[in-house]
Amino acid sequence: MEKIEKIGTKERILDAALSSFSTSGFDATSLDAIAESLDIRKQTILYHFATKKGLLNAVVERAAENLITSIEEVLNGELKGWERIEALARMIFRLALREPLLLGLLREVSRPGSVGSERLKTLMTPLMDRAIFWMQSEMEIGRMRRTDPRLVLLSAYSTVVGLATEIEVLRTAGIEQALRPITVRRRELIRFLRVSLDPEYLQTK
Amino acid sequence: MEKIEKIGTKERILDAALSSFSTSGFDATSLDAIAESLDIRKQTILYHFATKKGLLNAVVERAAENLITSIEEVLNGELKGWERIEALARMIFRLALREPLLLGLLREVSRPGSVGSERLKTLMTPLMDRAIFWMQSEMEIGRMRRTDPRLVLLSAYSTVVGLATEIEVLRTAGIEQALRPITVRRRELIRFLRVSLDPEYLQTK
DNA sequence: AGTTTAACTTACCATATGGTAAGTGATAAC
DNA sequence: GTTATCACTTACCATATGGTAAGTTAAACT
Repeated sequence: MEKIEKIGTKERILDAALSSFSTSGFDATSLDAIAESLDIRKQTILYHFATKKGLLNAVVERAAENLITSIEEVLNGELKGWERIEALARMIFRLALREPLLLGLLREVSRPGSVGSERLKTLMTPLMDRAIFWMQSEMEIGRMRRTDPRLVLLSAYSTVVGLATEIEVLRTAGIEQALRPITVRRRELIRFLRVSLDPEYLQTK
Repeated sequence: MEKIEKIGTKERILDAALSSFSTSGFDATSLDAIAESLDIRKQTILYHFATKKGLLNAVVERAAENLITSIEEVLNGELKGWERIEALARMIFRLALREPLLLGLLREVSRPGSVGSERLKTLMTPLMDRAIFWMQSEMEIGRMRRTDPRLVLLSAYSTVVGLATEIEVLRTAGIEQALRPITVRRRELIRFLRVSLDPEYLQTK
């Protein structure tokens, strides 16, 4: 029989860790600090997660799941060609707004030598490969303008992560974000993507 | 009278620090590690730079100078409108290739709460403002397509930094970078920029 | 020759931090 | 009622690390 778990200590730890890792970084975050913010003792964290690295991996795993689920939702949808791209872009923007921490973690962990980078790579590579493969086949049948899929992905990714970082900065500075500038940027990013990917889209002077 | 300085210990420290900060990050870099890599004692570093944070600031300062000089060269040049943008893009790519560490540092230090972020901001803000101002006035006189300058800058910036990171990864993995993929990406980025900024540029189907 | 100073070193320290070991108390199983 | 187990705590420790203090050595100045 399962014991009735005292409400979500593990989850609370994961939340706090995500928050701190993604804003302050892994190294700059101490277990004691996380514990204190939860009014818990450090050992409780180490009870749930054997090591600090283990905690990071768990955080990354949960975040990646979150991201992957959202992406798959779109990828399994009906939309084709350009429309699918646009749906993806909108989805990511929604995510960046709703959960900037998640994107912040991505940024933290995607550094070459970083502790969690291996884990992230393992989780994300198949998704990336799938996206690239799909884009290439769309290009072959002429439903997408020929270009380097990696650059497009990288560029879009960096833009969004950068944006999420910015949102973070503004939020921690206590500035409540007006929605408009973000909407503007989304529109611009989508235009970027559209111009370079949508063969139907004619650029007017 | 100045003493004849023993050849560039200070410079060597700055070089090593740049390398380690930009690849491993500030927190993950210990003064002892830097010292050992130079066959020097930690105290020598603290003799030249009062604190670790001071060392970082010095590194950032030098890197920013480097960057700013290159940018100003273009900004003071003759080129106008789109051509200036293209020149800037090419310059940044050259820099990213020649000194990926420099861009890596940018990445490390531009995180919101990071130790060096204040210093970086101080150094870069005027440059950014100037760029944005210039772009806006170019837009007013119709020499540049109307768009959000911040997004364009952010997007280009993130792309290049992301690219530099990738170059770093490949290099540390011992893979000597073939030049072609990078050239391809430069071409793509320039097309990106051109499509969204150059009013003369007609997009063919 | 004697003093100063720049450049660097050895010795040492305080603190932070990840982690181990050994409880404690409440609840569930038998 | 006793035992086991889960969730969490107190006590403690080893180590890494930034930094202070006090030399040492060689060149330069007077």
